[in-house]
Amino acid sequence: MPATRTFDSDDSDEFKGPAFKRSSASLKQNSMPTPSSSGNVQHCQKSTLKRPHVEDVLMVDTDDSDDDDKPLALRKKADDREFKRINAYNVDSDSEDEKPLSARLFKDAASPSGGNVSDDDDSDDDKTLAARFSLVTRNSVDMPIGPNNTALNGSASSAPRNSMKRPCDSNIQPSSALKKAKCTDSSASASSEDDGSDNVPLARRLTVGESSKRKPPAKDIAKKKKNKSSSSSKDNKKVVTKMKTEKVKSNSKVREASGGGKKWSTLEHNGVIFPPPYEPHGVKMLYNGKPVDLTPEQEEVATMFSVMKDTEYASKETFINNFFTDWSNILGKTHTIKKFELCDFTPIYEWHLREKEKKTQMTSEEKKALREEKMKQEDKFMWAFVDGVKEKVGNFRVEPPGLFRGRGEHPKMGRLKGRIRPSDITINIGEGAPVPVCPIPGESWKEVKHDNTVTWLAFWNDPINQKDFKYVFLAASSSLKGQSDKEKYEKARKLKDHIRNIRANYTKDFRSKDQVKKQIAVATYLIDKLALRAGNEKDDDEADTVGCCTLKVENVTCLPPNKLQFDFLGKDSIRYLNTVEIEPPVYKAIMEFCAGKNKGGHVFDKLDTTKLNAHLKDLMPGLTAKVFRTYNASITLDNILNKQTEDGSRPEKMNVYSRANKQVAIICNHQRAVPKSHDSQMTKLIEKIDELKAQRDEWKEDLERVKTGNPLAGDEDGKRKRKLTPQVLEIKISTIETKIKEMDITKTNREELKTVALGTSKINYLDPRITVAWCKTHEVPIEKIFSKTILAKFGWAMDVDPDFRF
DNA sequence: TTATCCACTTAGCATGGAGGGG
DNA sequence: CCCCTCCATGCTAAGTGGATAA
Repeated sequence: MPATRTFDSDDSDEFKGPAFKRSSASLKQNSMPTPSSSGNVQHCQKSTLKRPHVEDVLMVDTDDSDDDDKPLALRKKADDREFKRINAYNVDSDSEDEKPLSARLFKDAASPSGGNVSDDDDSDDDKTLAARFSLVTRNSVDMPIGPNNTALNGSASSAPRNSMKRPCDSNIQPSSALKKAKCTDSSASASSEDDGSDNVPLARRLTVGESSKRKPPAKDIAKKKKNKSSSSSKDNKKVVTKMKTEKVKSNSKVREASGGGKKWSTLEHNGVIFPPPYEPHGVKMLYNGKPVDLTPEQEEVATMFSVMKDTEYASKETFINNFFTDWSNILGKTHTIKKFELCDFTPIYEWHLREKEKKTQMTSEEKKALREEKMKQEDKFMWAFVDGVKEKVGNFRVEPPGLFRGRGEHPKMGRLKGRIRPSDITINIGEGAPVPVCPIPGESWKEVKHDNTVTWLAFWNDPINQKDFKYVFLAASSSLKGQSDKEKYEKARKLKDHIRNIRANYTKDFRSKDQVKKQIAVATYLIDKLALRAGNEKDDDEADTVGCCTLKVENVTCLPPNKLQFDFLGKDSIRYLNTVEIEPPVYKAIMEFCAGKNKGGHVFDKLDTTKLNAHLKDLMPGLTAKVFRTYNASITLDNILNKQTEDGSRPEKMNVYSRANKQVAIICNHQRAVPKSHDSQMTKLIEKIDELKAQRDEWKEDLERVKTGNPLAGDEDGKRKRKLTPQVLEIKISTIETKIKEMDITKTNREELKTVALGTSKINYLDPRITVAWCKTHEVPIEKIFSKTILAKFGWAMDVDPDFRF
């Protein structure tokens, strides 16, 4: 397959045409990129799938003293040049370009117009820019902490608490003891003292309460392999329970001593649930204009393709080629269908539309009944018992067959992802626990293991990439996950104590004679300042994306005197475009690294993630590249919340939170596609605002007239208005003004957030304790910030002390 | 060493149902 | 009350990074 062919809008037609003759209409091809001329073409294409974005950012450099905690990357709008370039990238879709709202947000400095809302801090930032280095410093210096002492607490904390306690509520018998332990502890205060590695009360608390597991940080050491046997006392739940309870107290110690990577003692679950078998619909597609017969298996794959008609994949050459290759295999050599161009999948597509319609036509009762039925069937798969505690299972449904939807320009997009059968699946379960019954009669599991050094309940090999695994894990709300989540944040907090040192260290090495050292220094600097990912090496059969260690010469442009422009596709083929001012020695080093290499060469040719991480580990135990992302994200949130929250209404406070959240999202480059309904939504909002303004003006005029004794102007239909007193009018006017203001804020926020994904950082990077503490201090109900599932996931963080600081 | 295996976290998108506005 | 957003949730791809094999 001609993977290299470029797609311009035309191509897409070419492909789709034949396949969907009848319904030409709907295909949307707009988003297809029109490549710009330069060498970046490929990038654009890729990125377009996902919608590129720009961010021009400016980074302020911090380095100076104090800022150790500061985030580094502040983004700013860049010069026009840059904008243009960007526009060129996305031609169609965004002509108007939204640019960086994101960027804008931060600093409006650059954007004259924009100023409306928010950003208080902008000013700071701006200056900074201007001033260049100082910003950071400033930030850190500025407001001292503030608010927290206010103590509060109360209400907020209690509510959430319960919800979280999963272990407590879980039924399973055990626990009263457990329960007690846990709940009790919870009252303890939190810790502000971080790390000490583990000594924290929190940690302790968790340990006790949560089921026993806690994985000792000390992994390694113990030669895992031994798993088998060990402690499985199992069997009788009661027994288990009892043991558990007893163990609890000493638990963590014991664990550490005894066995390194032990994750659980007893594990029970019911395995996985399979998607229903394929039900043929019998609708015949056309080949060369004539209906063709397909076996159910062949029809199934044809259907998979047909229903993707209105996605972008349907017009991608790679996708089509891969699909057709795999489908042809199923059709067999002798089948009439030989050429994709002669296939017309429309009848199947239309059948699919009808089915969809039927579904939406169902009454809510029918839907509900269906749902309940499903629930009933799935209920037993939803739960597992880990060390006697009932925990939710994450993905107990085996992935159904389908066509692979890789992101970006994935070389394997469109490949058939075949049906997974029991014989593909390995089950992991406590020794002595009943092995889940294979739900498909006559078949059996590939293997049943009893490995308590891992947390997965089952896995199979990914059919698209045999060497990859798909695991069934516990849900995020489980204590096993909660525990490791907490450890992740504790590690990031620990970095706080080392960061100054680390920065000093790499700064010194910018000029090292040792090239390896120098590259490590510069790479670390970028990871720290820009929150870049580590950048593991990738195979050719994956989308071509990069991270720090895999940056290519073509991804970095040196802009004298000391700015760098980064332009590359990162994880999920999301484009990272950012121009930053860096320290001169780094600038020099980068130029030097790039010298004499061709476009595709690695900037850091003497480096890979293993070496980098090995070095980091020397600076702080457990430190790896990704810790910097967590650290920078959380410290940024903590700083902004503490500096910028003022007394005010709840919505105002929440606004501070979301601005902070947004800044983190920008630092981490968490983007999303512009919601489909964005434009129409905006239009509506604007209309609404205009209406309100008109109303306000009318009232103002009325007020004037009433005051001066003039008669009111009549309504359109000639009726006279009821006469209002000036007081009433004034109230009305002020109410409507407020409303207008609110809507303006909504409008601005929505516009600025249309390409920013806030959820990712909230779920993965921001220490929930920061949020919880802030909510307690400022009397914002935690539910306003965390959804139900997130709340469940962060149960371990709910009882944090209001004075907690990251 | 480097390549591979393995385990687990992090990511954006589609969707469907709860809840808000007309 | 109904429609219609809009957001939470589910899904699964795509990263990171440790350990082991070659």
